[in-house]
Amino acid sequence: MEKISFSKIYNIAKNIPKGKVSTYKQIATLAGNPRASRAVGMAMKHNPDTTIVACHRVVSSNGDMCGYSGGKGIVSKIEKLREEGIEINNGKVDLKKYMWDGK
DNA sequence: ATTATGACCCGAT
DNA sequence: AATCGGGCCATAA
Repeated sequence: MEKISFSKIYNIAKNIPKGKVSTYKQIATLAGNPRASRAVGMAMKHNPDTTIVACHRVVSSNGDMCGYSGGKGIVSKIEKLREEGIEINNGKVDLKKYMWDGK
């Protein structure tokens, strides 16, 4: 098993289509290790280019919002998601509708 | 090289 | 349903 790296995570995250969201667990799984969800979050934190990596389209597996160290943090994240056309209910995203297929 | 941390997840209570 | 605790990953210091 080859350990996953940030580059792998960024490569996947930047492939998330507009109007869709992904979860740390989902990305970790696509990266090759479903248990690296934590490392994925760290990668987003160390996100080199928010314009390339749609870190704001990444939420927790239960659809809840978490982290984000931008301007207003979570608030900015929600604003951006809404701009993408994604609905936020009680600070949570409807994964049943917006969960990224992974392709 | 080792320790500690963090934008997590899951099972148990 | 909500809360608590423990476990895993890769990286930063």
